[in-house]
Amino acid sequence: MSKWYPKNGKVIFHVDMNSFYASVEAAHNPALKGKPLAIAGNPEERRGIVVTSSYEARAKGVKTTMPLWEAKRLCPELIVMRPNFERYRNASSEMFKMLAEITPYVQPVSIDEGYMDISSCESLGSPLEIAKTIQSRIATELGIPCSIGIAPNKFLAKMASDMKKPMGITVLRLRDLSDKLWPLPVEEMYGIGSKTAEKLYKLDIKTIKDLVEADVYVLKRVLGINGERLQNRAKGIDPSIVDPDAIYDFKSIGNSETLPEDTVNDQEISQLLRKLARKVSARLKRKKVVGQHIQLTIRFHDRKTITRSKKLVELIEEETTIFKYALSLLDEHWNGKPIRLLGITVQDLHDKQEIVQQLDLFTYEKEASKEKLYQAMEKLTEKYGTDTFTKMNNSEDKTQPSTSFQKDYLDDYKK
DNA sequence: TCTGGGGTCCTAGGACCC
DNA sequence: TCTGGGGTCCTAGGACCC
Repeated sequence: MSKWYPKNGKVIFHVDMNSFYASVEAAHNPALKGKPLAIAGNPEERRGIVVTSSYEARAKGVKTTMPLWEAKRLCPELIVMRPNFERYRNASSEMFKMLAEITPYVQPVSIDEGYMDISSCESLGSPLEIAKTIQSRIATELGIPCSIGIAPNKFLAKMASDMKKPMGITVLRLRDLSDKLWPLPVEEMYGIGSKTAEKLYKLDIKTIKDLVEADVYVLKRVLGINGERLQNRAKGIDPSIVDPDAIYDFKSIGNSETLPEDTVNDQEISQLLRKLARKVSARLKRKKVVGQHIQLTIRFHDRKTITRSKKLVELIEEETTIFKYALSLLDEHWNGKPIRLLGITVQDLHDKQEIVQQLDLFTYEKEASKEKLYQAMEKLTEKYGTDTFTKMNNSEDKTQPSTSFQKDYLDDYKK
């Protein structure tokens, strides 16, 4: 038993790629190395904001979400590139492959960061040795710097990886908290954004230490259940586990886009809506899921954003269906003011495979209800026209689907 | 004459049911 | 001629993260 691994407790890594998009570009084109580089949206349009920038650019004050014109003002020699997501996805999957060689307990959280539970990796060496190996492999084989946090849980590992960048390795043990974590201002804590920080400051809670010492009832009153959780994390308590399957049960799929200019033009609006419906539909199909809830997002001229959603009686995946529902939400709720952005999100996702199983003939027959029948009728009517509907209405027992009806319905899902 | 696009989780009120 | 309390579902909005 190595002295590096606790008998009770875990060893968790948080691996965080530094300045990821910019690093990938520099690895791909070495001429960019050491230069101030920003990855940004289309500079011709207002989407021109900085997505990521190299450390050289950051040194000049360039920050993420900064409009491009401002970044250029701060750093005139800034090199600007459009994002190349395919390149980033490839680099990301290479990186996660390396992590998976160490342990199957890897949880990707985003394209450029993930957690690992290396509690049972004693045979591979000390945590520090493993971290160094990972870091140098990613640096030499992919040309990308990363920072690694080592701690007894996910929250502390996340905080640790942030403490030394780029190419840092930070160990954060419970006994280190008073020196390394608690002196930090609360707004640097993962999970505390500007709104929460503001509320905490009003309570005179300015550092993480203040948060640890605060009255939990006061925190709960001001922040709800989150108040207690934040305090626990500040104390070094985080029961969440490294879950390699977490990425597979996504809960929504959506696309949104800012228009080139604010508009009230029906043509442009419906064109964008169709484009979004097409994208969402393609992604649903690629992931082999169907959804039962649709949400429309409208951002207005003043950036005020509303969402309007509807739970549906049918499962959706087709572009035309998604478009239809999105358009009806728009018709119902748009006040006619100039629109800046539109978004369509499909929620309440179900695995298509499981739906097919649920619709297994036997189950279907046993559970057939009028409501289900009507849903199915609607679906068929939409697909094949009113003929089907008539056929149904003429059937003897309206609560029981005819055999041919069942077959049509199931075929529809099985294809 | 600023602020993209992809998500997750939580809260809160009203409807509805028992 | 009065009206509790718990639970779930639906919808809208907000906070936060990368």
